[in-house]
Amino acid sequence: MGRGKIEIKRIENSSNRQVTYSKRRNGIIKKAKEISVLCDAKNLSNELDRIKKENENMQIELRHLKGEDITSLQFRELMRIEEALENGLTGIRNRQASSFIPTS
Amino acid sequence: MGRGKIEIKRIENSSNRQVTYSKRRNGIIKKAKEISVLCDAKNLSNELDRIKKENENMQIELRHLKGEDITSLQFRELMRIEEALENGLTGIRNRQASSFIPTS
DNA sequence: CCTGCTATGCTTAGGCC
DNA sequence: CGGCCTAAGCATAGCAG
Repeated sequence: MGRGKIEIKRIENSSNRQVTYSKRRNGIIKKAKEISVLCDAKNLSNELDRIKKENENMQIELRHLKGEDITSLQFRELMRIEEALENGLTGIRNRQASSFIPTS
Repeated sequence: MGRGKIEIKRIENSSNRQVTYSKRRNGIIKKAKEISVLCDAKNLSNELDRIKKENENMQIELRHLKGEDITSLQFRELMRIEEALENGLTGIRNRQASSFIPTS
């Protein structure tokens, strides 16, 4: 490509590396958009965004269940979380209790 | 490209669409591998795998906290979850209580 | 850091196995 | 589906601003 062929190995010069990165990254993104239109595919980048968003939501939910970052929550939200926690505890305790059923 | 230019819009013929998909997909993967080597980047696909894994782990944790899929858990694991739930409840109830502090 | 240029050479549509 | 082939068309390395 370009003015000459290059070997595929780490580019040591950091500014060249950065320039190549941003040029090639744009190229890849363009191709990804094209394939998503041409082939009706969900395209790597959209999927990445979707999964990242899902990830973020689960992190928030986990923190809430652990009692973190809850200062800004509304009362209804707190009630919902409390109920989820109580249900979880009930499930866990039933499971623990069943572990103790004598085998004879 | 190829024998002629094509417009970037959904390819209606499904077998052509599939062929173009697999050819272009390989091209994108090759480029992604190249950029990851050239620029020491984590490459889209590795990041996707990492995030998917993280996602999966959080889903399991959330289900456990909700008391689901716990039949196969060891006792120590159940204890850990119970403790997390109790801590969460304490946090939530403190927060709820503080909502009721009279303002005068 | 970007943008634009341009010579090279890589990618790929369409055909055919 | 995957491979091979070829001609068009694209992407891009190396510079310059």
